Amino acid sequence: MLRTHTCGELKKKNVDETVTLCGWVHRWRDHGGVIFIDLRDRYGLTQIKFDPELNKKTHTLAEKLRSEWVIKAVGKVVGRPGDMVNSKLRTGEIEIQVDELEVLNQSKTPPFELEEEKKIEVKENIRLKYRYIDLRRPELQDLLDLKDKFIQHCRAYMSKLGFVEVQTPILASSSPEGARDFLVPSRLHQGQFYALPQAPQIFKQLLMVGGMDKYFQIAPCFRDEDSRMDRAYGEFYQLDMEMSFAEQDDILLTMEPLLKELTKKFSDKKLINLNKDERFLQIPYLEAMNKYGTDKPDIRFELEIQPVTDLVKGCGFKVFADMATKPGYVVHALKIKDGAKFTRKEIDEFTGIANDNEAKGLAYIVVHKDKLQSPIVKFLGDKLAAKIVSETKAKPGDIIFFGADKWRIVCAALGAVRSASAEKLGLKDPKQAAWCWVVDFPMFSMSEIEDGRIDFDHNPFSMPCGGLKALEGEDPLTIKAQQFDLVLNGFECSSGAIRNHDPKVMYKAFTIAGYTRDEVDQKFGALISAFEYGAPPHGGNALGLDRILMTLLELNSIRDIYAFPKDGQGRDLMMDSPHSASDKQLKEVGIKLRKV
RNA sequence: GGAGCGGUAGUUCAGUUGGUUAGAACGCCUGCCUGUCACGCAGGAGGUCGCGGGUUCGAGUCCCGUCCGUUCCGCCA
Repeated sequence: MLRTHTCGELKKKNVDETVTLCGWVHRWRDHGGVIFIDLRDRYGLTQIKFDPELNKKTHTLAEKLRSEWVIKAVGKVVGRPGDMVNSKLRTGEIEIQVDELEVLNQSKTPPFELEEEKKIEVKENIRLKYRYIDLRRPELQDLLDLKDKFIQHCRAYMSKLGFVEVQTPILASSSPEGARDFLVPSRLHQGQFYALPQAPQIFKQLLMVGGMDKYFQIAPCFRDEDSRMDRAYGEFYQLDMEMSFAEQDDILLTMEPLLKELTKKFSDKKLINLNKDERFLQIPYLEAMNKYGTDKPDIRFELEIQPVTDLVKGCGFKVFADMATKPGYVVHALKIKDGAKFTRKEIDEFTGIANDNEAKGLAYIVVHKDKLQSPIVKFLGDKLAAKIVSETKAKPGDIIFFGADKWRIVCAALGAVRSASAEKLGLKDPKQAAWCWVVDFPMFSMSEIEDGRIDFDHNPFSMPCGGLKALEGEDPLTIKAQQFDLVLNGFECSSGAIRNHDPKVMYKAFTIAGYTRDEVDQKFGALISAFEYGAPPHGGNALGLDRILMTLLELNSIRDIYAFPKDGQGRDLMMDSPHSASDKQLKEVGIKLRKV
């Protein structure tokens, strides 16, 4: 090694040792005589000193040093006099009296400064273009280090439980996740394409058929969908797992201890809302929708929604009365504790949020000590208004919001208002981690696009509760799937299921969703024919590792935990990808570009 | 594909009602300075105000178009 120590480790006890440090010039302070340089590497900063009286030649060379030059310095560790100790630096007790200096490499002036003290937030696309410089920032280095430990923890945990990590193909065929595929043209079979896997779903189920009863993988997943703040473009990683002969609770029981460990080890959040037996809460889908207005509820705070449909039947407020009697329509109330302090402007904002979710309005009652303030009380009548206040257990100082529309719209609108209110009231405590499972998803739902058509609600590969009997006998819309989502503070972190491993049940389920046998064979043939050769019952789930880490660390961009993320438009300006292909490359894969 | 916000020095930003030579901070360059640690002091360089068109005596500023970035919706577990 060119160095004997790193820039983060030297202390008083090292005084008088001769050491060699390597690193980047972080800052330099030239006093005409003595020159101080903060030398930086991944481990910290160490002040090195050039004294013209002690070594003229080295001092002269040091005068030329500039930001981000890479140097090697040999010298003696000297203690700093008492008032010169820098308590902000881990190595602040000492400095290096440099005797030999070697410039290992020069640097152009960097396009942006690396000093976080200056609080200049450089635009992300500029940072991404020069990611190799950006990565020199301690925050990013620490995040990469942390992510490594996070993944190691997951691996060790799964491995200890007897799960085997198996790499599934990257060059695969289209899988049924429902996102847009990345296609890779085949050279040997021109006109045909591989698809990058959106998830190893099919392969892991085939591993179960193959008898590998406990599988996991830190699996790359590829989806060609637009990015979001919590969704990187193109690729992301899951802790994917699947096990045979397992029931739903076996999977939950496998994951929960890991999630608790990850929370404790990688965040400063306190686990809340655990059951008495330390298990995560399991919230049925319908309850989640009705109480929290979403299938990914943030249960760090109460603010529960409740139905008032029956209460307002035949009432004087026409909108409520109409909605309360139409089938499929409901009236729900959301009581916000201490919500009376919302200003008119804030209430208008909430109305806007409700409108964004297709609600036509957002009625409200503000509960004061001696009166109710509301644009609708005059229609409801004092008696009914008082009844609603008592039913919702609203106290003076609270506000009650109402949603009246189709069930799905009311849930979404009030759910969004609930979340925004919690934000305003400061109820989203960053020091809390509220994990929960959402269970009992419906197997089918009415298609939104085509009235009367029945569609899979979530994932066609889940085992319906009740199996073939249920599919043959019950109203499809009431059949539940053995499917579960994992939610942390309102972020969906995983989804899993007990899979449908029975070809007969599979064909029947697809028939209900309007697929012909041929269509099923064509799309999912490999899986179904495998199931015909003794598929064991199995199930599993996949954790979105990046999103969990982002939520645990309260990061505001998921891109910070990738070394080389794409920008918002799916580009890599540093590597200049995507990029056009040469004529030769295109010819080899048999692709002719149309001239635009 | 749609909506909001934005694009001015290397970086982060300011720029009034349209009005002289477009500013600040940091960075960069030169000189001075022997104890600083976000060193200090003096001086300097650095701009196609995203691009194109229009209105005007005059446009960073107003209008139209266009490109790019970003957040959200659509999309995506």
